[in-house]
Amino acid sequence: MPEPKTAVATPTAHATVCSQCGLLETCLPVGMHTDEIERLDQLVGQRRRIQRQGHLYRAGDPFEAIYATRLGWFKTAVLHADGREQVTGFQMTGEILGLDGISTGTHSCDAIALEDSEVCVIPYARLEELSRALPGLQHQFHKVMSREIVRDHGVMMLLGSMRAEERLAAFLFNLSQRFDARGFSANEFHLRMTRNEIGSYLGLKLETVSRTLSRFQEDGLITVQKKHIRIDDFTGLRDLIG
Amino acid sequence: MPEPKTAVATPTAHATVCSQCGLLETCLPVGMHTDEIERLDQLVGQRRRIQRQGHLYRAGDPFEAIYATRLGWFKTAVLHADGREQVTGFQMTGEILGLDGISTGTHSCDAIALEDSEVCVIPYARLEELSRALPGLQHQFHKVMSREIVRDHGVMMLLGSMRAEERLAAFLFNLSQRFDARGFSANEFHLRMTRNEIGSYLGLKLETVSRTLSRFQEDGLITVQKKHIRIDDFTGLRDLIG
DNA sequence: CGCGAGTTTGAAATTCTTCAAGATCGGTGG
DNA sequence: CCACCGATCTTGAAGAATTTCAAACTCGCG
Repeated sequence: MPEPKTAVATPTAHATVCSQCGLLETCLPVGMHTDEIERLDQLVGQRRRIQRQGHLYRAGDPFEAIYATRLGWFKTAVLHADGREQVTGFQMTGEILGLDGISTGTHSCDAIALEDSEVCVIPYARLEELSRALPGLQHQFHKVMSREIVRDHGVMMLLGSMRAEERLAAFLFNLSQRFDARGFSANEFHLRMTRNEIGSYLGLKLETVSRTLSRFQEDGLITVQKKHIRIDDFTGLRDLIG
Repeated sequence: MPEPKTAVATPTAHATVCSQCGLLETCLPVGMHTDEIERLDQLVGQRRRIQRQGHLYRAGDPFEAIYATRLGWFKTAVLHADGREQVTGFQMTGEILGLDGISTGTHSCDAIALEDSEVCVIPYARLEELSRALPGLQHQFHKVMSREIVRDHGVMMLLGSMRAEERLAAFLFNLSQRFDARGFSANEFHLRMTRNEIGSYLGLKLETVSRTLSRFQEDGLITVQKKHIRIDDFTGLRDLIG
């Protein structure tokens, strides 16, 4: 192992800096200047690991930090008074969690790990402070929030105007693009979420998700084996979205 | 008229400053210190009037500013490739428009006035600059963006997990609260949007909106006269939401 | 080996949409 | 001033998409 084994006060300190991180192109620092990125190293407080099914935060928790997913998968979900759950997003490597908390100082949704995961903790007070000094960071952070708003509008389009087939095709397409952007296969991937979670996100029942995936397979668009998906006919899937 | 009639370079200049605005409690400056608010006066570039059915901006327009609704109503809508429209929000006095544009530098939705309206134009570059100097403004702006994200999650809950009745009850309830917060009647108000626009927002067809309103009326929950709504049984309506 | 969580599939039930026909309203031009 | 027009809204009946209920299957794990 070429890594230095020197014992340090914080065992993972050598990696809890943005300038050393492999996610520079995907995460918050996208597009910042190198000299700015070095100053970013003050930003990340620590890493935090969350086991599968563990909560990163819960609705009602005081808001103190946002989180950059370093590794793994999360879902965010809001809980209705009567117990109904609505999944509002699935977050993968390089994606930011916790922005909902800024509004009231209290988180308004749950963030739950879909598999063993790790996040960088970005204390919010420090982010505000540092982004007053680093215009590049300030702008990048605003872009991240705005992108979340635009994404949410896309989900509204899905939920409000599209049929089950279209929703699921768009969902698979979106996953494919996000894997692709991270250098993973765009054609073949593993779903980290259950049919029920997909259904909640897409406003469908799990049976409808299952049936629709089966239909896609019959039509030769994809191959499904439980959670393993292979996209066989990209344009066919694309055409479904309209 | 007690207003000074002195001709000035910018005719409305005396009013295009936040410190003189009646919306201090509702708009971007909420909660800021008075000394900060005075410095805010540099922020608002100008006012802009938009006629009913006019566009404040369109998807594809370059992003230069965000807008604070001073007066009137807007809808924002995303357009799908095949022409389907999804209304993503209705904005009233004191609410901010245009945040979608920060993400890519290009607006991703249309903003259309539902009646003759007026906005304060807040050049985005100036906002970023000023919010580096004014932590209160910085934080307030972040809260506005975060609130939009939280609102969007609420809409996802509506669209993904609630039935037509629940969606419409929640919609009316939400309008009522927003009127109330601005000192208008919470029980009686005028809808600025058509049944079709309500339907698009709620993921329903206009006929379903119409039928559901009629049912509410039969059940004694509300009185409908075209676009005029009176809420007769607040708790009854509240109970529908669950 | 068997349990439980997750999934698939079928058939019936429900909700919402579609299609269709009038009704109503506000504004315009004669 | 009034008739008329287009846009919007209401209501009914039939149809379609999705959900609900039910049963059986698969797989990983203790």
